[in-house]
Amino acid sequence: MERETSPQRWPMDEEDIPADVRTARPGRALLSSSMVGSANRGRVLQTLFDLGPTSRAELARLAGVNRTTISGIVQPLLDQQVLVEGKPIRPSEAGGKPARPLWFSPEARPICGMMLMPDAVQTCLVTLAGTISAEESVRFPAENPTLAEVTRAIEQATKKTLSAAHREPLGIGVAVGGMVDTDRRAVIAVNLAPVMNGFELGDMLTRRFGLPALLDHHPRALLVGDRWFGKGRGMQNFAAVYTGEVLGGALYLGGHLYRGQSGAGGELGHTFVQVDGDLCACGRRGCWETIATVGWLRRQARAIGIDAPDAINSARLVALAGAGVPGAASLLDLYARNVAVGIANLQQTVAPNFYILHGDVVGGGEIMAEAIAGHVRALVPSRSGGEIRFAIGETEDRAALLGAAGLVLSELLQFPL
Amino acid sequence: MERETSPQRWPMDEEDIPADVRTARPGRALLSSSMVGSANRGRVLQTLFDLGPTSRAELARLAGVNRTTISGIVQPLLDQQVLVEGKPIRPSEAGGKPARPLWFSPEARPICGMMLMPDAVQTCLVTLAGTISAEESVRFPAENPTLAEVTRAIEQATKKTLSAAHREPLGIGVAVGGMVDTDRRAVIAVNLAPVMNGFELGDMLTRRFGLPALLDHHPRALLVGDRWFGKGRGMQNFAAVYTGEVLGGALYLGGHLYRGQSGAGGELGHTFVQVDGDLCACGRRGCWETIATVGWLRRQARAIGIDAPDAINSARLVALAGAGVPGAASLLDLYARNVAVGIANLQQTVAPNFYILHGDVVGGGEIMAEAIAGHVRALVPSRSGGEIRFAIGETEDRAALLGAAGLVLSELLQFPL
DNA sequence: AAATGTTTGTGCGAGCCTCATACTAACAAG
DNA sequence: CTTGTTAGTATGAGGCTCGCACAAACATTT
Repeated sequence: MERETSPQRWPMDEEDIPADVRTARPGRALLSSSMVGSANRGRVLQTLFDLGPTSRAELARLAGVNRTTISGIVQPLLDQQVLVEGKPIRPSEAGGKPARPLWFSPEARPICGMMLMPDAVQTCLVTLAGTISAEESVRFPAENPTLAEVTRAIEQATKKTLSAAHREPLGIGVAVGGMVDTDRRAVIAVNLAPVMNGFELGDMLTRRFGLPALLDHHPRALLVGDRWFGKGRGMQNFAAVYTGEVLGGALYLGGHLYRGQSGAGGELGHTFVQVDGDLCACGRRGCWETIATVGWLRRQARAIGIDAPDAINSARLVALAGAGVPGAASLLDLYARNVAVGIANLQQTVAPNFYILHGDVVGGGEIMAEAIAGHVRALVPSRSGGEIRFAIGETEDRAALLGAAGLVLSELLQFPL
Repeated sequence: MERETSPQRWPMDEEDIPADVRTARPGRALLSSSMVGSANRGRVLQTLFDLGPTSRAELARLAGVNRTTISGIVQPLLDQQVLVEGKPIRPSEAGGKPARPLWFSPEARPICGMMLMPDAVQTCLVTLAGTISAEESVRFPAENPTLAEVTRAIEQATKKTLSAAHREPLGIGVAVGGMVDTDRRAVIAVNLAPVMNGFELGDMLTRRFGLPALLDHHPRALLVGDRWFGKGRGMQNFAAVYTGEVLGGALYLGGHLYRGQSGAGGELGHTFVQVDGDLCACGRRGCWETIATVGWLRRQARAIGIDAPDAINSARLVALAGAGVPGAASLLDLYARNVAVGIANLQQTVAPNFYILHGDVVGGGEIMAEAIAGHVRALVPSRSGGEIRFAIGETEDRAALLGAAGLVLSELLQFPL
């Protein structure tokens, strides 16, 4: 039963986005009816992401609106093959017409996710349901590649991935292993690859492939990946914390990805936890990064005489501790506490109450996570109604690619009001 | 020329608020046309706060909307005597009809601000233009007053202040010198006054005086005071930092006051800057509070033999340093750095880029502020487009009372979408 | 097999809001 | 006195959600 649909389109039609976003300077601009439409469309889709396949009636109940409103929002999306109706599901014992759950169509336009590392680029397609396909990976040629070589590698991977898409992707999201200017959509600095400093990758991709492109730094990408496709699904407040050779994080506060001006903030690795402490790679002393990265772990492992200290990480440390290797258990505990210190500070500052751990500690599994959680709870004064929860993120490259795609999704769903 | 106005009321009609706020669970609930009205009304008023007296045409230009829209929003507010038209202002050389600036009417309903300290309560009326009147202050009787005595003191001060109001106040905002549960509108804990722990002050005030009442902890009140009546006017991102006997802070991020669950967050004093450092009053070690409060300053002053070390504070320290007292200048510098450490961490974490200093350091004036600013800039890696600015807040009790009133205003203007 | 109750999803008109257009009012400059 | 410019207002159109009524599709009971 085709219903006459109004000419509205959902915000994922790329020509809509820039105009809407621009006119909707938050705090200044006023709202209009058409913006209400876009915003509600975004919210319905967001609820769908959060809950999985859901009927119109259920969506209406949850949103506290009339069923006709949901129908009106959803019908154009069905026409555009963004959504599909699933098989009718049995009504409850009370009877009634079977509900038709709505979910994202496999025919919906995918998102191109990209991970840019100092020595390689990885691309893929991500469906709105969160499945990854058409993965490509191209390493940069030499030791110190030129920007032209880097550009060529990126173009090559992107072109191949995009050619696998059945419909035009909604956009390209890029997770960058370094500092990013999200406004200019440019790389500010990538350690070990200074050639990329100032690289306006966003503009390059838009010019070359005619798609909207968004850049953000790696931890923020992990967070949005968690938010749409992972453990952060449906959450309104949480933080993602990445540990490894470096340390970073991102915040989702009040239902919005938090970005400071041009994407500042989240430089958790370089917050002070030990004034005048050890020298950090950044030149300052006592950064959290000096005590909660695998670099610290290696140094400690060597100091207490653990085998192959250069190959230590959370996974091995947990195994060694489990095997009763002398010193391993206490090192594990100390490492967990060091990680916990920074998380405790974050909790005291913005109190997200939920933390998704990424990077090295993921290898340590539940044991590592529980160790960290225990220390955080001990380090934060208890407060009524403020339970602190922890979760372990996806495996590393999957998390980054989903996250990169999530950047585009965040932009599309978080219609700024 | 009276225009027929629709029966809409601005959000400050108290019976509107609870319903609107409740239905507008962010991230879940959808928007409706009537909510657009409320939201836009709030935004226009917010813009008016930010810019001072402004004509309809100017408001329309800034908001990027039609002039008729502003007229439609503003007319009922004029009818209700929330706003008044000022004297026509001369047009520019180009000519044209003179603009009639709009501003808050002195006849508009005031806000009752309250500051609750361990040993006293202070109340006042605040107009929307930010002037304070009808100040009352009642100290609690004995050393360890009973809750009944505290309640009586609060009622007495409030009653007297409220009786001075020409129109029914919009609500009562309370700044509490302790931990607060903003959801339950209750005091969680006030140092030195354990009798207040668990005190459901918000309900008490609403029951007793029939007005909406909001509680928040002191630093957050300072922040909203700055936002609406002080140096934070018009800002979209900034932080308020209070130093003194204790240390606290609050964040305004993306045009919204940030609160964690039930008002958590902002416990900056108990973030770690020195793992395993000095013992803090909270029982942990190395809290920021151990190195950036006047307690630390007193200990250091005594250690280097400054006169009357127990009476030291930023004001005296600046004076001493100016007078060339040995050790004073370096102590000033060290104190400034200690304060700067925590601010640097905040900057690295959420990057508000603008800090308003409150409490003890205000006494140190520009010299103190510049010393802190210098250290922060040295401690934070520079980043393009990320200048860090500082300002000094209002004098202490004025800031707190304006802030308490600001809590009510924030709730009314920040219509949650 | 028929009747009853329940739930889903869809027209339809009403109400609220903003927008574009056209109009009047009030000023400056020539 | 005319022309140009800006402020504020009246009016009708278009978007959106809402409440109500209705058809469709099921379970349960009689």
